[in-house]
Amino acid sequence: MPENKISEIPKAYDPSGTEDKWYKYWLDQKIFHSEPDKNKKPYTIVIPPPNVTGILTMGHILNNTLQDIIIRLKRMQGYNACWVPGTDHASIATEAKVTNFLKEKGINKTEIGREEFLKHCWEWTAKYGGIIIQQLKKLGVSCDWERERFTMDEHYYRKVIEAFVALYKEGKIYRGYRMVNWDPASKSAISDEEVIYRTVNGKIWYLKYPVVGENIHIVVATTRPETMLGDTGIAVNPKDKRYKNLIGKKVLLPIAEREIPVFADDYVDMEFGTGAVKVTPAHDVNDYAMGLRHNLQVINILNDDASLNHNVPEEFRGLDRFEARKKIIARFEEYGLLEKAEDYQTKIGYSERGGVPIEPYLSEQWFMKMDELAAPAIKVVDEGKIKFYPGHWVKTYEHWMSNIKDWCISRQLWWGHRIPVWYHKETKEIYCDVNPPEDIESLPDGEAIWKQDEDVLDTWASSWLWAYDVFKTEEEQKYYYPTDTLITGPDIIFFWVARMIMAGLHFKKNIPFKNVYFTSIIRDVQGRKMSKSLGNSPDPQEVIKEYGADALRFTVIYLAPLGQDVLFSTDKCEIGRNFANKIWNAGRFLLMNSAAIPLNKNLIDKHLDFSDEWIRSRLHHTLIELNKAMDNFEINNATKIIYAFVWNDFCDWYIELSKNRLYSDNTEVRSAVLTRALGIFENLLKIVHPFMPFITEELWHLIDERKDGESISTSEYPEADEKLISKKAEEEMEFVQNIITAIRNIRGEMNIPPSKMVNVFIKSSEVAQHQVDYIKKLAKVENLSVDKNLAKPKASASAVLKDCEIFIPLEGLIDLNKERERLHKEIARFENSLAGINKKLSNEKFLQNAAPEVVEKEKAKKKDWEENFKKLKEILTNLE
RNA sequence: GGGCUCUUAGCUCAGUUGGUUAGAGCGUCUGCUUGACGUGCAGAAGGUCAAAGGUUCGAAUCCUUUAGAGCCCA
Repeated sequence: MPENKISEIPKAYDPSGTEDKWYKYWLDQKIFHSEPDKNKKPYTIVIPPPNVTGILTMGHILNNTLQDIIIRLKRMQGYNACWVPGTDHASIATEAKVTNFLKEKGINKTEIGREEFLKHCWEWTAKYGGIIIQQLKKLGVSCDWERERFTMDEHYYRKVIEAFVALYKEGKIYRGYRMVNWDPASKSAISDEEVIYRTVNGKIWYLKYPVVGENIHIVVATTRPETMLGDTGIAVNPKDKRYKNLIGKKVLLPIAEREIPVFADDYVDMEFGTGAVKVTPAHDVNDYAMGLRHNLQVINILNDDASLNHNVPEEFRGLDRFEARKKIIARFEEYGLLEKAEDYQTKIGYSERGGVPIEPYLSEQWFMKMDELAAPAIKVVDEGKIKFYPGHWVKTYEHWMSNIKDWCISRQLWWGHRIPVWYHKETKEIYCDVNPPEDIESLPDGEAIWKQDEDVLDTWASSWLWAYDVFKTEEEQKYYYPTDTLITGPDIIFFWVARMIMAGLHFKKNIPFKNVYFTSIIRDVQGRKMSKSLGNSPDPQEVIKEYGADALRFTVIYLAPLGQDVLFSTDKCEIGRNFANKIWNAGRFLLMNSAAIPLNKNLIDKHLDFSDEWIRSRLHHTLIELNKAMDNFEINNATKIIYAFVWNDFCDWYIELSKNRLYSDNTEVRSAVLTRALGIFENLLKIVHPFMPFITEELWHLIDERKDGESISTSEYPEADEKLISKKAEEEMEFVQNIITAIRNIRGEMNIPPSKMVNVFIKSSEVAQHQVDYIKKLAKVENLSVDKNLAKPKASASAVLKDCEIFIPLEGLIDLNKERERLHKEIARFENSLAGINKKLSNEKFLQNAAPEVVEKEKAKKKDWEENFKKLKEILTNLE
């Protein structure tokens, strides 16, 4: 490396100068692009497509960083890595946004009609659709952008329609008049899974219904008094003595002035309320069932926006349901028919999208039969063909799958995949196919004789094909499918994961992915969910600007153990920033030296000592652990393994040790040591690269000459080699580390500043000269004497290690009381430990039952500790 | 009501199939212009592993119960 370049390396790493530069480079070199290649094994991930008009959240950061780590690792390990990105049209959410936008401009959706409205949707998509993708790129994700897909793309659209037609023809899709979950905000049906139940503090009202022909009332308790206008019966339990003689009689429904029957049904819970239940078949699932059993009239009192319709008295028509509630209560009070109102906690279903309470609503909808699709999907997870991480989600999955209900797939919306069904105007015949019927416009007046269904499909009924229809040709599907790993949030396990498994097995006769990793939820430091209204949701773009993408990536993963929530705050990114800076400075140190010391790859295995073997041993140890962690998707654990290797092993010890030889007189030694250190450092960069792609790419280019187009992203990942793990080197290193730490400990306790050198005596049989050199350097020792028959020098502080005693003469510096205190503490520690181990070893049953190697280990420990204990006591008694 | 998860240092978490002197990061305290890094270095303090009982020679780890926190489903 030329010297002028080194002076340019700043003391602190500045991500802003590198990130955009390398991202552009990667795109230019098409490093993320994958084509089928029979000579390479594929590794495939499909992105969980974010909403096309959404913006990047911390959840996306976590999710996409995880995917990127895995795909980058696999790419470096020689797989044909393919990560397919894309976005989802998000039917309800997008349509709501566009509708509101038009409304603000005074444009009414229904007035402009379907065609015109869809034009606005596409405009909206064009305008906001790229935002989240651009934001993702700032994170450094290595998606194959040439494969970017959208669920409304022509190809994908057609595939969704084909799937519908196929299922319809198999009889798995049917149309029915059912009670569905109605979202009055989007004026559409939604599926059971899109209803979120919340506990709400409300009221329960006790209403008096006069019995016809008698001077008494039946009191019913209800949380929804406004629905009484649609009541068509009163139900009581047949065993309920209170109401026995009222069964078969009629009550006069107040306000509506309608006579409705009192009947008996086992469904009624005698304990609840008054034991008498008002029955509204059109607006409650259970009431509907009772209505069918007892032949009750079904009176729908709601419009599609949940205002009251023409089936109620004039004064209530057009009122919103909650307005109507107030008015009904007022009227009951006025008539003296309100017995009481009590505070009441109740669970109310809200629309996941619209955010308003849903209404049970009778309407004609399309449904998908699920039982036959579910059965094989349960099996593949049960048999472990698809693995979940963490595994406990299997139970949730199986429970839901084995209680699965038919899926309401039609939505009363325009933005989405329009149901490919046409109804014949005259014959009422139903036609379902990918293309419209040929005689579609055969009437003489030009009006279509076939009318297409107005509804679109649930968004999930399109994204459930994502795992394979993102690949456009048979060939590609054969190569890339099944994909390898899906990384997504557990909140969409039913919506998406389960349904993709069903689709894959049904249409492709194969699982869609082998592993599913469920991410954690990002919360704030107080454990609250991130939300707009709380304002506790940091903008990832700002965080990246402040700390850098690498720092954000590393921090989020470092904080995210498998299966547990992440408590995040922006300032925690210091973890990642500091780590990046540490790596940067390690590189800076090596580069500064390379200005003065010539590198020579021929010397890479020359002038080796135990520290070299030790760091190599640590590297391969790290690789083995890292591979194990990654294989088990313990990605959080992987960051800790890497962190420890980089910071503790490489920086704190190896670099510090290397300084001795880097500043030695022997030029060949200097070259060998620096060349080797850079070699280890290059491996270190590769290990870190999937986690922190930018800084590692930058340093990788700085430490060596690279050819045009070369990237660390496509360099060879270091292979773990167990043979390079040296127990001997690790033991030797540990010995040296223990001595250094012991001396530092004494220095610290005795408040000896680093600037002050000390003399040290070691009572031991063997400390090699090169070890002595390291100890002197790292512990700031002036003279170090080693002698196995050493007598303790006067006024010295001491430490006892296995096979070794350390003395530091501190004439004039030592505070004997302080030293006594230190020794007492040490002695007490050993005393405690010895008491425990003696108890263990004097226990006959332990000696009999425990594994022999465990007993041996304990005995060895006891011997060491006893020796240390003895020496410490001696030192203490002779202290002067 | 059913299911799942969690409870270990002030905080956030590790702790493999039961056998350590129970670890890490952050925070705290002490010292430091150490020939990369104060976004740093060195050292230290801090825990009856939620509670009780059981199994075992031996439990943070396995079992039971209890208490608390969270999530999902009904």
